[in-house]
Amino acid sequence: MVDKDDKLSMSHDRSALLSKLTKRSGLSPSDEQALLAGASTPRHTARGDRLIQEGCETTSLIILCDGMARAARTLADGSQQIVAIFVAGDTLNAGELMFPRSRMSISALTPTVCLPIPLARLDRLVANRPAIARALWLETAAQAAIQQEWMVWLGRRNAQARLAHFLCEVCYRLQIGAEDPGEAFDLPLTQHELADILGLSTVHVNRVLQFLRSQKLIELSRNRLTIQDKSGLREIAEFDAQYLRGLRPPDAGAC
Amino acid sequence: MVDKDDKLSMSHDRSALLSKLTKRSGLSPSDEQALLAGASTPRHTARGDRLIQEGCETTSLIILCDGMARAARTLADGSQQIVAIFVAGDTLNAGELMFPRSRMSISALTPTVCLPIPLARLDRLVANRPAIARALWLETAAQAAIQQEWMVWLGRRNAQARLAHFLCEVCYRLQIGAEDPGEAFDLPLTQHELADILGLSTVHVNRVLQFLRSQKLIELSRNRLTIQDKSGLREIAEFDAQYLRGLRPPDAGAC
DNA sequence: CGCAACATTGAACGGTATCAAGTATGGTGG
DNA sequence: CCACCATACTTGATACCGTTCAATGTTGCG
Repeated sequence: MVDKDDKLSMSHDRSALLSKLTKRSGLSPSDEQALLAGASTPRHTARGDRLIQEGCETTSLIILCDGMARAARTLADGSQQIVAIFVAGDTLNAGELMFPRSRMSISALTPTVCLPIPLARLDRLVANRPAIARALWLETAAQAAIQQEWMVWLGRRNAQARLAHFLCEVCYRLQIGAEDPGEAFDLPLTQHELADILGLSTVHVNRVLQFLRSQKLIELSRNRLTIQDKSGLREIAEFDAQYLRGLRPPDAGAC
Repeated sequence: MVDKDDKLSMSHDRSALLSKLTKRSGLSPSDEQALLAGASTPRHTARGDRLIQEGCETTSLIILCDGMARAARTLADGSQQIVAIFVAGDTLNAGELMFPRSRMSISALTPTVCLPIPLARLDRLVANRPAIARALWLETAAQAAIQQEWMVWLGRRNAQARLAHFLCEVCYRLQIGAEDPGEAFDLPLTQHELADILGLSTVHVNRVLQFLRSQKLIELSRNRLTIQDKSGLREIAEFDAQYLRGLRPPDAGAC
């Protein structure tokens, strides 16, 4: 029962699964091992698969080891608002752990690899290892910081600024973990999904995209985004990456 | 220097300051005492006073023991978006603690009593007392849950639904801590501030308020809000209080 | 090939912003 | 106690940003 017929040939080597999360939150190798030891079998999904279902009971912490995902809330009239985008290394539901059932649906935007850690084991880890508790708190806080930024542009900025800001943010977050600092990357979102993120109609997203293209700020086709003029894009977005970096290390003498 | 001319006559009795927070997060008396012991002198402010300044270094956790406060982000054009409302018992910056400097300004909506806990001492508490770490994480998660709800109505609902939902939320949160379950309470917000919360113009807030009044759903004058038809209001708000209650208790066997 | 999802375009409508008054309301100093 | 002022609230007219509806083009895939 070590590695049966998993999709990733190296999937029986679980040691690399948490590298991105570990790096970001400054977990020690020992804590990383403990997390891995508590985890269940990694799960591989295709694009579109449900990772977490709205209203379902929360049974595990789920770490997104590879791929991208989106969290959405659905309204009575059928429209939906995407409230978060996750990239490799993010936890999908650190904040949700505090609630008995999930308040949003999370689905895969690409093929993904997820690592679930059952609550019972996680609770023990959290109680015994302050660094893990802190890492989960940090994930929740990072999530909240991003959400605040989204609230600002949802409430106060026009369609161009919203789209530009979102593109800047995703670009930045994807480049944190990646080695390749190129200006082109995969953006596995349809215009319809972009609309659900930005609180706009699909039609208007299309027009705004064309405006950004006409200004030679971006290129986007076939889910491949190239940022041609990063500073120009950041200007109309009023993008300031402060909220994505600069997390405070724990006080040295505390432990 | 025990209680000089403090506004609250019982201010030298610090033991009650944390009661609301404690109750919500299920802290033990021992943890509560430890928190109190780590705290500095309580601070009393008037309406309008800055509690936290955007861009300032984060030096303390600040607990709002009494009163209400708002957190706002200001944009280049001078407009602002209020991203959070705090009521008695909330922590103002649990999530911000992870960042070296604050990303938002928080100011008092009423006279308030705040209890600051310097970071150095807090770090020690967090490292040694899992329940306190957990409580701060929970506060961050609760904040994030509320923000997600705000994102949904900012992105996808019209002005009436936004206002209605916000009123439902505030009403609910204020009644959690209060004994008096009446339908009338103080809402220390000007229409301008409401507009900054809802992402609307002041003028439009006024019109929507009048619409809600004309439907006999609410009464609002002189910062005093009465909800005349709670179920009617909740209906147009699509309000579901799930996200405000039902926080998961820590696993019993974990400690 | 043919279907389904996605992208693009145009025209008309509507919700909300903006501008510009005017009207309470409350606080202050004389 | 009143005159005055600042702030908050109210109201109407007009403009614009984004939505909606409808149609057409494009891409990918079984």
